[in-house]
Amino acid sequence: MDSSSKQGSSDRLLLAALHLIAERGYNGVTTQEIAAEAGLSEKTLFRHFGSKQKLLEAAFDKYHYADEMKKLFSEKLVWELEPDLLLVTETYHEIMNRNRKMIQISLRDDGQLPGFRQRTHKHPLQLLEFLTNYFTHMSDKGKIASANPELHAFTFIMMHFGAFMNDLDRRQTYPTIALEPFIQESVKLFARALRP
Amino acid sequence: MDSSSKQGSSDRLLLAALHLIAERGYNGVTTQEIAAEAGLSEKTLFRHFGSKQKLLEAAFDKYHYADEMKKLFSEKLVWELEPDLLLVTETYHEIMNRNRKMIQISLRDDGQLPGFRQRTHKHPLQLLEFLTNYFTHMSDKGKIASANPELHAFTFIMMHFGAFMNDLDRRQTYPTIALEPFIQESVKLFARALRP
DNA sequence: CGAATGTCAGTCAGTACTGACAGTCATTCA
DNA sequence: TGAATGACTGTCAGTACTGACTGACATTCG
Repeated sequence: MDSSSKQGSSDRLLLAALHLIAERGYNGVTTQEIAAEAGLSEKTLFRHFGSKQKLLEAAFDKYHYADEMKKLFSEKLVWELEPDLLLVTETYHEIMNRNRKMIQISLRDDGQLPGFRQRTHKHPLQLLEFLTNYFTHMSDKGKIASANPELHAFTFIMMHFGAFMNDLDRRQTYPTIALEPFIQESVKLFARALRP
Repeated sequence: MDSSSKQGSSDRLLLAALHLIAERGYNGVTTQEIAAEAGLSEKTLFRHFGSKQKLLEAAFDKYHYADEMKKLFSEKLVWELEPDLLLVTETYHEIMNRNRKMIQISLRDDGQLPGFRQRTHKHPLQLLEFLTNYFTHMSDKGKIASANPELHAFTFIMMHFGAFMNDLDRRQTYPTIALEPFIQESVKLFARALRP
């Protein structure tokens, strides 16, 4: 009774699906296991979602975050390179982390689940645009030297995308390096590279 | 006769397995499909490899490259930051590309195929060590300013790891940006950030 | 009561893997 | 030359198991 009254059965199933599929892949997890993880019967899973695929789609629709970036670029900038980059970077990693399971799934199982990748990849494209514009403006103001704003924005994003991927599965390739110092130092590095 | 005499049946099976599993995942591909892609019967697959898993293991053992880096760092450096970084980067992307299918598989299906990730992740660790030492030496020589060589090496590698991941599946998140200009510009950027 | 859930038995389509048998082709030997 | 041999492959039927999904009926709980 305790476990089933905590939250709706649907939510428990959605979270269980996200959790298990992110770890073992869509084909690596059975509907039985998902139901068990949620503390419910397999039958209930099908009563709620009809099929395994619809379950995963529902999970994506419900637990996908992404809008902070737009707001950030329109409201929170101070037009000083270091603090702005730091804010962007922290926000980036925060969003990526909140969506980590869905990102894992879409990297892994797109191919069999057409369209899932697109949902997670709309936003990074937006970020490239925002950051390119930011560098262009900063360059116009004479605050940085950036002859190629798009490529610089891309480089910056790739740096952090790489770092995110590196600890995506928590069994990192480079386990000795923590995220926070990396963020700090990478921003400083970038600021030095772009100083006029 | 033509298709079966090109190369040994084993090789054709290994390559077909690598190709299909990289695209659709270990559980997403059947032994029938692999055999068909190789132009052989399923029976032949089992006669050669005994099981699906052994087939994939054999493919990893046969088609895994990695030694250029060690040689590069012991023989080919000129101790000028830009040319050295450029050489390292080009070599890095070359190795990663040659191993792309295996990297895809180990990112995707480790979890169900224990140990596969380790095979592809031994070498990046080595690279971090090499590059850290390089920065330390360069700093000692007064040729760069690097207070934190390991973090700088990590940052550099993450930049290119991210870029590699971005076009790993050839359906890139950022399709407007090509690899080669990125390599050039990222090295220049880094060189500027580290100049004394 | 009524809505949500559990249980259980079962269907149906895969899927890794096996065994029996036959065909092909090149080499070898009488 | 021609028969015999051996390595390799294909075909086909079949086993054992798994996994998504269903239907009928009972149970719990507000």
